[in-house]
Order: sequence, then structure tokens, then C-alpha cells
Amino acid sequence: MDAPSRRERLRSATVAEIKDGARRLLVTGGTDAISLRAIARDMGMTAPAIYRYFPSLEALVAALAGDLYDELRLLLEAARDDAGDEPAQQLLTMSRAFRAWSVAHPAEFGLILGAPVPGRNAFVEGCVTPDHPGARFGAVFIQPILELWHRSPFRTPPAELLRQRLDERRLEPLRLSHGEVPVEVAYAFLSGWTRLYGLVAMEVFHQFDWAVTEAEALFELEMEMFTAQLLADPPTDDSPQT
Amino acid sequence: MDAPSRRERLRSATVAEIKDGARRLLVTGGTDAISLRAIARDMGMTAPAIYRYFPSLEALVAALAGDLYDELRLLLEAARDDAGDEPAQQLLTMSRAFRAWSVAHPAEFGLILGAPVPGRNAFVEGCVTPDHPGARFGAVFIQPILELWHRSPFRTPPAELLRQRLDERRLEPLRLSHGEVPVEVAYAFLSGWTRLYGLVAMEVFHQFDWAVTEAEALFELEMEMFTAQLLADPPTDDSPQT
DNA sequence: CATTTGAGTGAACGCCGTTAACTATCGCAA
DNA sequence: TTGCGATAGTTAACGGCGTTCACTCAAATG
Repeated sequence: MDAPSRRERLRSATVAEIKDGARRLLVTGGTDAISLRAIARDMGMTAPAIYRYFPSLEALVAALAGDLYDELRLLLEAARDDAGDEPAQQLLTMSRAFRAWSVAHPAEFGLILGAPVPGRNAFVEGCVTPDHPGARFGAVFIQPILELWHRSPFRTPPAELLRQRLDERRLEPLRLSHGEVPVEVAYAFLSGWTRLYGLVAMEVFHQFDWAVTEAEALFELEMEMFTAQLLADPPTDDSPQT
Repeated sequence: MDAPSRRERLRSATVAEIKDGARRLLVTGGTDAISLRAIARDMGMTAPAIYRYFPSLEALVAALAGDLYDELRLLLEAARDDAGDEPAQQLLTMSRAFRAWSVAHPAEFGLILGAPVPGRNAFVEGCVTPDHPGARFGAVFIQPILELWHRSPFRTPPAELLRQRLDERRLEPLRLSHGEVPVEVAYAFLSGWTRLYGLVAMEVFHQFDWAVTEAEALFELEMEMFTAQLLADPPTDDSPQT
């Protein structure tokens, strides 16, 4: 509403500086290298001053996590908007952008998409609302899948099986976030997002260094497979997958 | 060789007690609740005494991670041995056992299969040897896939594509651990393990609480899909997947 | 029995988050 | 313009942490 007063401008600049410092520490030393004293030291301040801006270290980390969620989401939206009108092409471009960001920012990935460290707990525990960061994030993927489904239904497990396994009650949170969505689209999202997450998380966490070099090759291969599946013939009554 | 002396018995008992305490703290308070002082307090000791058994907190956490890897691997091997002779049934049983353990032990899962916290770094950074814990772990899954492949080749992407994307150089670490393996088997393992990991990690890390309740239903559905794919008709020259 | 080894202690150093009491400055209203 | 309240910062302190060092004491060894 009102133009921000001088005080408010200074305040938000300080908040940004604190979060920048926190992120720098996150990147250089991992999640638990983030310390109020180190941030304050870098700013030429003392640690208790930060309590004027954040009620605790945990709250600061939660705010940082929220920013990172937004950063990643905006990046994916930009990738989608640059990818033309084909939903399948959009999904491919978004997936590549997701992997590229994650590989380039492993510490940030770990904070928002890894194990719930104390500090992301406060972030996750907020009750499941439509604007939960995870929901806003997922929406970026759901929309192109929905569009693709409307243009040309892709191959999925039989609808009866889906409706049995993913019944209304179990998909209620998703419905709360995104309204009614065909169960086939919900399944394609959950399955695809899980595969994408697994691929990227294993690479970022160095979880299959023992098996494969250049995880990007495996990533591209899996992308090809999943895209081919999405673009395959629409289902028929005797569709081959049980 | 020699029977363990009295000293050695006491020593290894103390080591075990320390690791037990560390695990208890891990379970109740997360990775960074593990503290030498708390462990020593629980044992009626003082913190510096632990340095007689571990050179640092990080080394203690690494040792604990190694134990957890073994525990999980032994669990999976037991599940496999209880699952009869059908490799596909073995894989299904092992996957369920993996999920069950992970859901029941989220903190342990996060330590060994999550983001490389300082303390798992020392664990991961050991050069990639055949007895790397991850390799020993992966082997448990590779063996049934290999057996299944020998009994009845399953459907995979065309071999030319696989050999192009997963060429010899890129699969060298896996070859070092497990000898020569058909590229189709390597792909099936990498793809399947990635999907399994993604499903379980997302559930354990509460990464899709916003979308779905009872993640087990989604897990079972995906297991059904993947198993169906493995048991589908063997590939033909005009196999439908690109 | 003497001695060496190993386990454990206590004090200390420098980190950390957090709280409390206090001070100085800035912006606004009388 | 003056005064006052809100705001941003300080210092000091508490308890907890990993780690090191000097030390003690019991146990195994010869």
C-alpha cells in the first residue's frame, strides 16, 4: 500500500544481507555451518542483533529455505515459458533445468529437498495449505502434464487400477491444492516427479558414484524413456500394461 | 587369530555401547543431536574418554553409518532368501523390506541415504572400491536382476541406445565392483534402484505430504508397474518402446 | 614385584544459540 | 523545535558443544 518508509527499506535490506550471509555459509560449509555469530561477524555486527530480524536460527533457515523454493520455482517457470507450446517439450526442459540447478547448488538442494533437518521442520510442519511451497512447486509440473493429457491422453495404468490404488481419500491433499485433476494426470505427476527426484537426488548426494560416472548420461536416457512413454499411443481397451 | 584378550573384549563392548548411544541420540534428535558429551553422560563417563575409541565425532558417525549400511544390507539379503527362487518375487520382497526399514528408521535412512552431512563425507570419500558400502548394497539388487535376465530377458530400451548412453567408460565403477554385467541389466538396476530410492526418500523426507496420504499405496502401485514391466514379453525387433 | 600400557578425569580454549539489561539513534508528534 | 517512543544495536552471561592437554590410577605384562 504505502510507499515503504526509510526504516522499512533499511530493515528489508538488512534482512536480505542476513539471508545472503546465511546462504554463503550454507554453500561453503553445509547446512550446519550456518551460524548467527558467523553471519553477524561477516556483517560487522554482533549475534544478538540478528534477533531483531529473526526469532531464532531455525526461523532464519526456514526463511532461507522458502527463498530457495521460490528461486527454483521461478527458474522452472522461466524454463517452461522458454520451451514453446508443446507440453512434453516443456516438461523435458523443466526437468533439465531442475537437474542443472540441483547439480550446481547441492547444498541448497539438500536444504529444501533433502532430509528434514531441524530448521526445515518448521518449514514442513506448516499445515498442508494450497500455497505450501511444495504444492506451489509441484503445480509447475502438474500444469503441463494436464495440458498434455487434454491434448492427447497418454498411456497410463488402467483407470480402474488407478482409482483403486489412488482413491479420493488418498489424493485429498493434492485436490486441496489443485482442484480436481484426472487420476491419470495425478499418477503421471507422482510417478514422474518421483523418478526425476530420485535421479537428481542420487546424483547430488553422490549416491551412485560407485556405479556410474557422468550421471547426466543416465539422466538423459531416463528422460528419453519417460518422454517416449508420455508420447506413446493412447491407451486402448487391451492396453498392454497391467 | 588369537582369542580376544580380556582388554579387547572390554574395549569392543565399550565401542558398541558408544555406538548404541550415538544411535539412540540419532533416533531421538536427528543427526546433529549426536554429541560426544551426551553419549558420555549416558554412559557415566566424560567426553574426552571417547577419544580413546574414536578419533573424532565425525569418525564415530562414519562408523555408525557403516553399521547401518550393514544392517540394511543383511535385512535385504534375509528378505531375498525368504522370498523363494523367483527373482522377480525376490526383488519385490526386497523392495518392500527396504521401504519398511526406511519408514521405520527415518533418521538412519537420512544418515546413510540422505544428503552427505559432514560425517558421512568421510564415509563417502573413501575411494570407490569393490567393497564400498554402496557397492555391497547395490549388489544385493543386481544379483536377482541378473538372474532374471538370464532366465527370461525382460523388456529394456534397445541395446544400441543403451550402449550409446551407458558406454563402457561410464559404467566402469560398476564393472569394477561387479565384473561384467549386460548393459540391459545395468540399466534395469540403475533405473529401478533410482525409482525405488525416489519413492522411499520422498516418503521418508515428507516430500509429498502435500499431495498424497498413505504413500504406501503409491509405493505398491509403482511396484506393480515396475514388476509388470520386468515380466512383460521379451523384446522383439519392433519392440514398442523407443 | 616393577613397569609399561591403557582408560578415564578435570580444566581449559574457542566455538555455538539464546537471553537480559542497557544505550544510542532515528522518526514522528506536540 | 523539542521531547518521546520505537528501533537497532551493544555487552555480559549461561549452558552446551568438540577438542586438547596434563594428569591419575588400575590392569596387564615382563
